[in-house]
Amino acid sequence: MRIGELAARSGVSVRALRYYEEQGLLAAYRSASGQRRYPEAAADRVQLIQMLYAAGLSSRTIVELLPCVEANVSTPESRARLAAERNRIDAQITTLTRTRDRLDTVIRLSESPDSDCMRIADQDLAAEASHSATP
Amino acid sequence: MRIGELAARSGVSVRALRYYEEQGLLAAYRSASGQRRYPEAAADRVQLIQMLYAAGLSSRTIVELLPCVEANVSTPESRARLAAERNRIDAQITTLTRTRDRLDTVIRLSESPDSDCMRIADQDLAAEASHSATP
DNA sequence: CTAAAACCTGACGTTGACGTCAGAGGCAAG
DNA sequence: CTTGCCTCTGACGTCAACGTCAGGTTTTAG
Repeated sequence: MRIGELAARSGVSVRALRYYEEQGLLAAYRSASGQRRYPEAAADRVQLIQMLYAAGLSSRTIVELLPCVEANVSTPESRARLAAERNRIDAQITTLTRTRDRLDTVIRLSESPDSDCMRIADQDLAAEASHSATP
Repeated sequence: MRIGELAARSGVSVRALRYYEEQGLLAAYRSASGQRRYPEAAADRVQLIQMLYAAGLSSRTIVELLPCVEANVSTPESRARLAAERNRIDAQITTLTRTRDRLDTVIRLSESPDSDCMRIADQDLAAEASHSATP
């Protein structure tokens, strides 16, 4: 498959695919004229790369861990990296969950038609004002 | 409190605090000589800003939503923004959870001393090779 | 009083994952 | 054969959240 088709299938740009190759994340065969050709499995690999990018991993980290995730080969160092990234992601999930819950509370208060919202708002504003009054 | 103390308390850099002010996220009073002075509540506000940054919100989005989250005041548009960001964060949690589970599987396989890991690795490598054999 | 530490503004530098543009070649259709 | 789309390399542009440096003022410790 050529680069345009892979881009369309995996939902990333052509430029991004060339960048992945440059970073050593995605190899490609070349036709006689020098054009990139990808096997079908490349689409899955691109999805995996996107998944790891979305989790906040850098190209350098991904290139180190991709063999582990794709082929389950591991060294002691790669296992340490894997565990470290797993824990980082786990911590991120925790803080994201807290943030979501906080937004949920705000949404619930602002959507409820009773006066809880306003009373709380008034309290907060009063507290702000009292701080502001003593510069 | 001065900017250095606020930075130390909230764990961000002095530069970051000045940047927050520039972006309209964090106001400060000025002493007679022009130095920034912050109330105690500023530390909480910085924590909140960090929380929202960590959730992937931009300065522009945060400046729009901070009044809602801090004082529970809301307009129809701000409520829509809140809901949109909440859903974005929720989706992010979902994909992060999937990524973490995938890494967990890899870790479990690479840590187990039996041969499951190697057999799977061999299968994957064989599959790769068969793809590679037909360029 | 003086030296160190903290603060100010202003401006340029950094980083990562691409976007975008230029100029040149490749490929199937009519 | 040429037209139109795809692809190539190479290089510069972008954007956000700061880092860093320069040159000057303010506050604090001794």
